[in-house]
Amino acid sequence: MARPQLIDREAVLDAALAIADEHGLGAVTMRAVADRLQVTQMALYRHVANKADLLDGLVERLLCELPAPEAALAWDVQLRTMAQGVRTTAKRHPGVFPLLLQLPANTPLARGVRDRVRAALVQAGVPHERVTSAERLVSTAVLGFATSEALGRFRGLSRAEIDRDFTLLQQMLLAGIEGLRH
Amino acid sequence: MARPQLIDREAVLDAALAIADEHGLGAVTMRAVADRLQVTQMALYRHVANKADLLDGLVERLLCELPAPEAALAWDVQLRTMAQGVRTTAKRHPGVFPLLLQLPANTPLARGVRDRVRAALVQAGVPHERVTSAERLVSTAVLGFATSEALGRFRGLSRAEIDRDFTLLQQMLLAGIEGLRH
DNA sequence: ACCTGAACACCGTTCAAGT
DNA sequence: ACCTGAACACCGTTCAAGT
Repeated sequence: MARPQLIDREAVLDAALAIADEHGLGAVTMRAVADRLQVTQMALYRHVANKADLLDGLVERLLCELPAPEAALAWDVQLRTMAQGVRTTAKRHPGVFPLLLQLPANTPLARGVRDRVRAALVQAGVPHERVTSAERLVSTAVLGFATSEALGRFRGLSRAEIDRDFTLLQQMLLAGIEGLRH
Repeated sequence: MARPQLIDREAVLDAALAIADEHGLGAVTMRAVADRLQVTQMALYRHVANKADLLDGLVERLLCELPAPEAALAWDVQLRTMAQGVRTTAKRHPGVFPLLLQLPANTPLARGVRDRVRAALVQAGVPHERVTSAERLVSTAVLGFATSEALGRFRGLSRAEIDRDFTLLQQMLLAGIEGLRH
């Protein structure tokens, strides 16, 4: 006999993300997630393979939040928008964000983000054979900055100082990209 | 009555680092460290305040490994040497290295590294009021790249490709630094 | 002074059982 | 089909006790 379904995968991820945002990644235990859903820990395993799968789900959630600027916009506007979006997500979910750095990034969603960056670089005039490495360079730099910010490595600096640093980084990257044009 | 001292802080850190290098940070448990030292877990607490303190000790160990190039060398040689040293350490200790990104970096050793980078930037002709932010920019970029490498985000790329990417990053950073000169 | 035994609260995970 | 109870192996940490 079917009994009323109390939770589903989305609800599990919602609860886990809320806990991570409020109390950090360390507070995300199967028990804590279950408690928030008014359910026992074991109930989670029907909707999530294990804890690693749950964390993968959280990363996917962050990737969903990243902006997808119109391809009709100027290439540098597209890149700036995406870079700013990465920072915004990092600040909104500082506990989960660092996981982005250690992911293989082979999921459809991660590939989608990468393809958007590559497309903007092609529009910028970067020759095709250099696009792959240029994308890695830009993504690594932006991800590294945002992760540092999320993990508190810039603790003690004012928001204005961090913003100025980020602008400087963007200028360097844009100048570097222009140097790759044919 | 004094009994023979079986272990000390250095031995604890040696064992923990060896385990992390061999089996990853997740394998570094108080039990595993104690087992390797032929001692019970509880014995560790006399030499290490708790697990967080142990991890701090590991980070210090990595900072010790970073090269300290002669100040008489050309500024760009100094920076290249330090950047290469960061990468070497990241590859030698991929399990522990990511911890560098989340550390407050206010320990004497971390300050020492930062001061060496700052000194090289001053030699490069970066005006004093911009040295602080330039140092953060350079360090964040290099640390972000090395962390990505350590965490396997470049998995699937050949060593030659990664090296080329890193050279590209260095060139961009050096160009950016030259742009800051007065 | 340094190490150990016993104990505690916590963690992820499994599996048979209930509805 | 979905959730629960009971159980397991593991974790960090404490404290009194032994030498």
